[in-house]
Order: sequence, then C-alpha cells, then structure tokens
Amino acid sequence: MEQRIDRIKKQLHSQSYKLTPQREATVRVLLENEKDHLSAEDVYLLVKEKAPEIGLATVYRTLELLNELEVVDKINFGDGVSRYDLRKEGADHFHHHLVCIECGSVDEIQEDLLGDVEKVVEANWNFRIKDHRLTFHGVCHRCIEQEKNSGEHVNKEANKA
Amino acid sequence: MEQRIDRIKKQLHSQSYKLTPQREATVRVLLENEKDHLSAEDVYLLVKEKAPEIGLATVYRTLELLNELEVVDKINFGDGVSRYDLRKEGADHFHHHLVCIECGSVDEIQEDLLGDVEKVVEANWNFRIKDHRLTFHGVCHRCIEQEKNSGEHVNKEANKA
DNA sequence: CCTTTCTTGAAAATCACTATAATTTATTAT
DNA sequence: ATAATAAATTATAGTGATTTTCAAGAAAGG
Repeated sequence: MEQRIDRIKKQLHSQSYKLTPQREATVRVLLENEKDHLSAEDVYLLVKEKAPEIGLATVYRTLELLNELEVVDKINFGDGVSRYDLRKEGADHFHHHLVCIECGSVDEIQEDLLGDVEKVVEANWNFRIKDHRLTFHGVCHRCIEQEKNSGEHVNKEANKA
Repeated sequence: MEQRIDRIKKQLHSQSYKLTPQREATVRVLLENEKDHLSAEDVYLLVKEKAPEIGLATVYRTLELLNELEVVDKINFGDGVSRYDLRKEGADHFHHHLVCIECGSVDEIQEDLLGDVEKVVEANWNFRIKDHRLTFHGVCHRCIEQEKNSGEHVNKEANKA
C-alpha cells in the first residue's frame, strides 16, 4: 500500500505535481476499494470520512489528474456516471468487465482475452491500438444461481413492478 | 431505404407504437447518416432541417424508443454524450469500434471478432452474455499514413498548442 | 519576508438529459 | 360525423453530474 502510494507520488512529481493531503486521501480510498468501481460521488463520500474538509471539485480534479497519469481508468457503463478504476500495476492491457443486467454488479476479468483479436485488428485495419474497452452485458453467475433456485424463469414484466 | 422504414414501422406497430412524422423524420436521419455516430443533439439538428418544428425532447424519446426496440444501439465513447448507431439488420452481434485518439474519427468493424472469446467467458465465468461493447482506442489508418508523409513522429506537445 | 505558482473549497455555471404540463393528434366509441 | 379517450408532441422547467470561476491558502524560490 505505502509502496504504491510512493510510486504514485513519484509519478506525480515527475510531471511536477504534488501529492497534497487531499490527493493522498483520494488515492488511499481508491486503493482501499480496488475491487469496486466507484463514481466520483462515491469517492467523495469515502474521502470525506478521513478528510471531511475536502471539496467535491477537488475529488473531480484529482480523479481527472490520475486519469491523465494513467493511474486510474475512467470508465462508463452507460448508467450516466463515470467510474474510476485503478490500473493494475504492470498490466499491459486494460481489464475487461462483466456488467449484470439483473443486479447491476460489475465483475472484472484480468485475463487478456484480446491478444489474438488485437493482432487481427492491427493487421487487417491498419490501426495502431493503444487501449481498449471490452464490456459484456448479461446475467452474472449469482443471478443465474438464484434463478435456478427460485423456480425457473423470472418474467420480464414482473420486474417492472 | 423505404423498405427499411417499412420494417421499422411494422416493428413499432407490433408493440403498438406509431410511426409519427417526427419519428419517421428521425429514422430517416439515422438511415441517411448510417456511417456516423450521431449524438442526440446531432440528430436533433439534422432532423430540424426537414422538420423544423420538432422538439429536442421528442428526439430523445424517439431515440430511447428505437433503442428499446433494438433498432439502434446507444453507445458511449467516454466523451460525455451518448451516440446512436443503427443496428445492422440481421446482425446477431453488436459491431465494434475503432476510435482514433488523433483525429477523433470512429470506424466500424462489422466482423464478429468475439465468438471464441464469448465462449470462454460464458464457460469460465458462468456469465450469460446478452450483449457486448468492444472499442479500440488508437491511431487510425489515415493518421498513420499522414504521419509517414509529414516527416516521422509528431511530438505530443505540439498537439497541445 | 515577498512574489510567484499551485491547490483548494464553495458556489455558480454548464451540459446532457428527463420530467411536467398544456396542447395537438390520433383512435375509439357513440 | 362527433364526442370521449388515449397517445404523442412541444416548450419549458428541473435534475444530476461535471466543470469553471474566483477568492483565499499553502508551498517554493529568491
């Protein structure tokens, strides 16, 4: 944890930015919630617990900065808010996501599934890939289990109620 | 063109929606700009040319409706606006995108690149895939060409100016 | 210290999008 | 046809997320 903060600090310094207390608190929240996909508002509320005087604008600015430094990735699952996901150190590709259309959960796939696909795209479309976003929308394993247990298919209409 | 409108009309009717003049004008704009990735605002401005009395809210509602009927796909490239992309008739998967970080262009890949990947995900993560989004960010073939011609690498800083 | 630069917090502004309310346009019943 | 009912539309106000502005606070250099 401290080591990662230290490395992020160096990264900031290398671009002549400082790791202010507010920025550090924000980074800590991201590290402590690495598995989640927090929105700026989420981060703000969590940071406020340890640094109550922080402003929402500062959180936005910090997240934007971290995004530029490629410490976090800004992602969007189509629900109207941006989410911020810590980039795995040493990962040479951005991880993928499984978004459940039943329960809204978001799981991550760290495995590189696109190695071959990327080769095809670079060769056939003459496109120099720098990054990618791959998200599957569907039903997660938890909801599939639940379906099995609670008597077969849940009717679509029933969910609207 | 007329045939596709007709089929969309039938699709609407099958859910007891009508193809009103406003909706038809909107669909026509989408068909006429099939290769683009228009935002709601873009569509609004284009529709206004042929139906000046239309309201922005109607365009939003129509696009939302078409999205529900799976006539269009709502996509998000992370620039803060939703874009609407006509679904290819008969395509069983959503097409992929190549977003150029130099010129901002968006190209489409209609080929199914993910067949094998989806099998792996369904099997290994026990996830029932309904849809996917795959976007590559990088340098498009046009910018690669231009680079070659105009003397090697363009310095990143130069672009900021 | 004094000046310059970077950061910040609070509040106002902006932007995309959605909901409301009154009106218009169908559709159905009479 | 015509009145009643439902669907769709427009203009506008309202939301919610994000950004900008601006005055004030810390940090770095001379």
